[in-house]
Amino acid sequence: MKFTKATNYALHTMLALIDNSPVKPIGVQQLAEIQGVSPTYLSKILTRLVKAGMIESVSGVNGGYRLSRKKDDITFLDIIQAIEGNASLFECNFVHGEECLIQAVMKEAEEKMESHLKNTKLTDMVQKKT
Amino acid sequence: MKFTKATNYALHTMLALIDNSPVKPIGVQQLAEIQGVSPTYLSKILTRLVKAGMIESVSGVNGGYRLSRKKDDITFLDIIQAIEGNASLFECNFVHGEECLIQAVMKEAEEKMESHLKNTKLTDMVQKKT
DNA sequence: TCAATAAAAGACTTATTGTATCTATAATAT
DNA sequence: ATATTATAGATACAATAAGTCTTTTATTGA
Ligand code: SF4
Ligand code: SF4
Repeated sequence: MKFTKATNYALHTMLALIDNSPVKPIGVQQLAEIQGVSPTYLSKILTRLVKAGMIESVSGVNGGYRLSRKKDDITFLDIIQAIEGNASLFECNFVHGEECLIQAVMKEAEEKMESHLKNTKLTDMVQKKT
Repeated sequence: MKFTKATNYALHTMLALIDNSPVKPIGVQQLAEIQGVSPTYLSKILTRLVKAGMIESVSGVNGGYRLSRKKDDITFLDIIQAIEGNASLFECNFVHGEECLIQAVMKEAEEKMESHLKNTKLTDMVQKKT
């Protein structure tokens, strides 16, 4: 059980976008080069972030990507879920009634993780850097 | 990102074993039937639990599986890691120095989840049931 | 001792998902 | 108009998950 590489790329790209001007977009070309990944592949990942509403794209010459929301609104969880989806970590096939204990424990555990990811914003990192 | 079905089977099997007598083992046949999974496949999963030291197997007539440790020592995390391995949820390819912040956040999040799974024992569930 | 029983191990198949490329299309600045 | 850049879709390949089948090894009961 691991996060996919796509999530890795997404996180790093978002970090790069936060450092960048909120006005002038960066092209996928450049973003891909930094991470050593193919532009077309990264493009797909970025499209998902666009659909999740956290970045916006500009077509045509001098186009590219830039943040859409306020930086501080973007949490780790947002990014991860945009890529990984929001299916539950543990799901059983035969649901044995409402208060299944196995499920309860697993879901609680997942929520612990998610709550940490939700409370950490990308800007927290940038601030620490400076 | 999801836990595999194997983990699901392992959890349910362990729960069944806890309910059972600690002396007389249950055969994989029976355990598989309960969960609607093929005995050979479940057998593989159980072998991993044996190697992790939390159950023991008895060959031959009237053989099967039973708990090896004291019930109360077995945590959810033990079972999950026996099946899923203990690789980190997030790993980056190019390690940029010791105090990488992305990694730090992700690892902390994972630890939050694991700590919950480590502090919950399977017996907690049985007790609640009664 | 011997046959029945049951787990362990390994080779193998199939399905699903992750990772990536290529091509064609739509939008935009100059 | 043309060069530039994102978007969408088809496709290819690899890795992992999920499961089957067969053989081997260990144990018990008759
Ligand atoms: S016991 Fe809980 S986790 Fe297991 S199958 Fe039933 S509802 Fe699902
Ligand atoms: S910034 Fe951190 S997570 Fe990203 S590649 Fe460097 S070490 Fe890894």
